[in-house]
Amino acid sequence: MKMDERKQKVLQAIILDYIATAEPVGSRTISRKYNLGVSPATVRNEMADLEELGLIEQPHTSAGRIPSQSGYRYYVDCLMEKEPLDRDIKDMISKAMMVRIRETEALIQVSSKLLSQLTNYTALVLAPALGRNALRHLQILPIDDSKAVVVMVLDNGHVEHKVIDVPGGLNHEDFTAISRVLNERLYGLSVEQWRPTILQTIYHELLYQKKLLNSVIELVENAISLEEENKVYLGGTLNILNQPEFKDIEKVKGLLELLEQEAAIKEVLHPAPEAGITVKIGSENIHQSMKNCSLITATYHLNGRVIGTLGVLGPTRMEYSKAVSILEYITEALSKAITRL
Amino acid sequence: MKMDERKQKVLQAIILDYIATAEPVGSRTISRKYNLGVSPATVRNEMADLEELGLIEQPHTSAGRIPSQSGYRYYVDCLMEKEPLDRDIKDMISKAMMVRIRETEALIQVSSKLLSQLTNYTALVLAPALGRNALRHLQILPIDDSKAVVVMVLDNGHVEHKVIDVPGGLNHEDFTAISRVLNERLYGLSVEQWRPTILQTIYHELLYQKKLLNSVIELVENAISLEEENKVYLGGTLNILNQPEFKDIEKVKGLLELLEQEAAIKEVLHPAPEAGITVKIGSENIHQSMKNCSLITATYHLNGRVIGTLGVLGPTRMEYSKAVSILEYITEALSKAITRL
DNA sequence: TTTAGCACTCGATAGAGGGGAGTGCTAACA
DNA sequence: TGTTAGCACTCCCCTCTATCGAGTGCTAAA
Repeated sequence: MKMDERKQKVLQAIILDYIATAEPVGSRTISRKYNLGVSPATVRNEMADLEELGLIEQPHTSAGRIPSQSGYRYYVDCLMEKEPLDRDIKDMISKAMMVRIRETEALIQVSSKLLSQLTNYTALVLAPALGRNALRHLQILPIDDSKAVVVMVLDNGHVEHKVIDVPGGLNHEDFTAISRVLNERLYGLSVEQWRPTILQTIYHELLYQKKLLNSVIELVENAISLEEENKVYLGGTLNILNQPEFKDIEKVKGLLELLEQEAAIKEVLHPAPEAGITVKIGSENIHQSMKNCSLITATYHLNGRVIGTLGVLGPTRMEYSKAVSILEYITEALSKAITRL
Repeated sequence: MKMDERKQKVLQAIILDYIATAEPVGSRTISRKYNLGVSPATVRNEMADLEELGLIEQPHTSAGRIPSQSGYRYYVDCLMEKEPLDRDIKDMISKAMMVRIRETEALIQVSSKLLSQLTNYTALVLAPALGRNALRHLQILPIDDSKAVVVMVLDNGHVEHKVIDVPGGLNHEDFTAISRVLNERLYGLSVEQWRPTILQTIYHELLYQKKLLNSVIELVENAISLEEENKVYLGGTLNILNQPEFKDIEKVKGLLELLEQEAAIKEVLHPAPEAGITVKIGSENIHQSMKNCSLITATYHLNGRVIGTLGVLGPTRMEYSKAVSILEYITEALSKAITRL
């Protein structure tokens, strides 16, 4: 059996109606609301075929049809038309990104918020892995006899600080010396590149002053462990509570718990392919508690390289078209904004 | 009518049983499970009295009794006995606090996590207002022509950084000069005390170099706005989903939304009185969505001054005794740990 | 004052019946 | 050959009813 044009239209009608109403769709509804120019009986025949193809299913004998997972897949791959965004939505996004923002982190947070507000779904954002950014400046500021704070400025404008323990007996000059050596040797290198370099040079330079060695080692180790991870930002976590399919608390609990686990979200967002938009529907997602959900992801870029992922998480009965349009536009705006930094 | 000892025992039995089971308690249950030495009929008479006193109520004619809000209030004020904590729970708390922690923030997070895990309720923690801590060190590090990062170290060990815009044309020496002046003038003062001082001295010192002035002003303003607020930490937000009274998603939604609003939580935790433990039951709480909840709060201290609040949020049918014990112990441990810093 | 006995109330649960939305099949029609 | 009208059928959903039982309040006896 082949998917002729009318079957496609019927499938599309079923999906659009089900997305809008969350109720099984009957043949009468389709023939009336979506003017296909054929009678309900004809639609019924088509529906029987679509069911045989596995694209739609019946909750029970005397109910209408709902899209199956394969049905959504077919829709996303073949039928979905891009929804043009309203002027004012585009403006809102551009404006929010133009805000005088000084750090990547703030841009990411804005994106996450926008994405969840505009889609009414949950937004997941994987921030850039800082480990790849080159060091622009590193400074060690002593706090007291046993502590110091390391401040690292990366070339993407990101700043991190971390308090570390240092052995006693170091004076101001020692810290200045260490800072100087570290700056000289590490400038322009990304954190990922530190480990090999560090061992060769720092040891040499500072060997004359043995007591500094341990603190330097600890500093670097700390800094590395700090910077290697990329953070996750969420927006609109509670939006799923508005979906009728999640009215049962047991279904929503697992999902909310999953969203609290940063590691799980990273896992979900991380293996984003090089290509732009990806849609994972229902059980295409790894996690059990996402089997009634769909996740749309997109990657954002800096200088042509993928540096992070944006995602929209909603029910499988999701407004794919709208979500994809918004996600695409925000992703693009974010990429541009980051490039501007 | 007076509360004789037997009425108290009956009330206590009703509350304890209802807390344990979440089901209305009948006279038969009380006379059998809690050995008062009287028959169900006698208990029924007492219950009629307790209902007249407004301490218990009937969901419907042929059901058992449940505690009213006043009933819980009476229990908390007069009947509740402190539950001694298990040795291993105490150990767990002490151990977690002993962990080699360098910042107040980390201690607060640990406390929040402990509190929610041990009680199975939601933990709310109001961190100390940093504005009151004296400055130990302030440094401005230039990033590029138009940006610099300000690093502030407070005397409680807390470190904050913030990226600021600076006018062009400043060189390294300028920054060093600004840092030096600021450090000299602001050392030992809390952020709260800055505003009056700043205007008098900084202006004088730096007036000779007009172009610096604007950047300094901005710096200070930024720093102040940054430090004045005290942050809120949550733990176990989803624990309420385990409570049978919140099986309905509509009831839980408002509460979760409330917990996402930092301002609301501050408001709830802030007006903590000087005294130690406070219990707010049901509609004693301001927020509509907390009318089925109770909130137990306690303050923690540094040098005898209140610096923050810990709170446990659960259903009105809460294990008050256990929650209070755990909260007290953690609060004390936190106060001690902060003092050690 | 306490207790046993008893009628009564009312939620919870299960089953019966009607209504209705939607289907699949058949036969007629273009 | 594809499309459509007609019709019987299925099965969810809602309501109504009956039954059950936990728990009560009242009364009278101990």
